[in-house]
Amino acid sequence: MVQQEMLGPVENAVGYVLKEAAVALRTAMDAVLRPLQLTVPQYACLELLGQRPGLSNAELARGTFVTRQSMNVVLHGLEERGLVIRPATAARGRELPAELTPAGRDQLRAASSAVSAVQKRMCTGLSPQRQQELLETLAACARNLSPGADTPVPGPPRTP
Amino acid sequence: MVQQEMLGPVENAVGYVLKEAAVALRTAMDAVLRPLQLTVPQYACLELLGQRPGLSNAELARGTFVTRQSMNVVLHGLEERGLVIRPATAARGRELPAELTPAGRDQLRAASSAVSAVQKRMCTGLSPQRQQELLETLAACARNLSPGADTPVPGPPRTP
DNA sequence: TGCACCATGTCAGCATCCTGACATACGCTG
DNA sequence: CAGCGTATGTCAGGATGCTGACATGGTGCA
Repeated sequence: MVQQEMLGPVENAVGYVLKEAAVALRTAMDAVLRPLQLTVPQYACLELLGQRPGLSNAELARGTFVTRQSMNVVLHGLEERGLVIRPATAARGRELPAELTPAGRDQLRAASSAVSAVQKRMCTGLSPQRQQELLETLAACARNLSPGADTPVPGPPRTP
Repeated sequence: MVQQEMLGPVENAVGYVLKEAAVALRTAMDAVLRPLQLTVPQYACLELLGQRPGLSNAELARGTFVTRQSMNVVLHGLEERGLVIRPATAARGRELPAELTPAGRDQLRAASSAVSAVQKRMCTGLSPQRQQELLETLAACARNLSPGADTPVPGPPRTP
C-alpha cells in the first residue's frame, strides 16, 4: 500500500476530528476498564450513580446517551454483580431509584481513577486554560445541535 | 494514596462533553441524511471517496473508524445502488480500488451540502479562531490517545 | 530461492444498541 | 370525577457493528 501522506480536507472538518477524538477516547477507556470487568456504559452508569444517587433507569439512560432499554440491561448486569441495588417495587410512580452498594463504590473508585488517567493522557500538552476552553466549546457545540436549538446559544465568553 | 484521583461532576469532564457533542452531531447528521437515503457511514464513505478516489476497502474502513467488514457491507450497498464501482478483480494484490459513479458524485454533492450546513449550525457563535482552535485541540487529543503515543504530541501553538 | 511476516478481502457467529409497541402510573384540565 | 397527555419500565424484533478466523497475495530478510 502506498502511504501517500496527502492531507485531505476531511482531516480539516470539525466533525471528522470530533469523531476521531471520540473514538480514540472510547477505545482508550475500554482498554483500561477491561481489567476491571467493566464496559464503558457500565462505568458511565456507576459514575453517574456515584455523583447522583437515586437516579432512575430513564434518567441514567439520558445521562449516558443510550436508550432506556440499553440502560436496563446494564443495570441488571450491575445488579447481578452486586454493584448496584434497586428496590423491587416502586415507591412513587414506576421509577426504581438505583443506588451503589459498597462494592459498587469500590469498583467506581478504581474505575474513576483509571478513566481519569486516560483523560489526563488525552489532554497532554494542553494548558488548563485550553482544556477549559475545549470544555466550553464542546458544550456550546452540543447545545447548538440539540433538537430544541431554536435559540442558538452564543459561544462561551472569551477569556479576558 | 489518600487523595484519589477523582473526576469532578460529569458535566465538567472532557470525556463527557466530547461524547455529548459527538452524539449530537451524529444525530443531526443522521436527520439530514435520511431524506437522501444515506446513513452516516455511507456518507462518510462517499465523502472520502470523493476526495481520494481509488481507496481500497481497508483504507476506507480506517478513514471512517469502522472495521473492514462493516465497510464491506457499506460498500456493497452503495455498489448495488450504483453510487460506487469496484473492479471485479484486483489488479494489484487483493485491493479493489473503489470510485464514485456520476450518480454517486451527485448524491455526494447533496449530502455534503447538508452535512456542511449541520457543521455550520454546530459552530454557531464560534469565531473562526475558536473553530480552528477546536480543530487543533481535538486533533491533539486524538493523537495523544492513539496506540503509538509513545511520544506525546505537544499542543498546538498558542494563539497570541 | 525459501520463508516468515504483514495486509487484504471475506465468511460465520456473536454482542450491542436501537425502533416499535404495550401496560401502567402520575399530573393536569375541563 | 373523567379524560388526556406525559413518563416510566418492559417485551419482542431487527439493524448495525465487532471479534475471530481463514485463504490469498505482496514484502522483506536470510
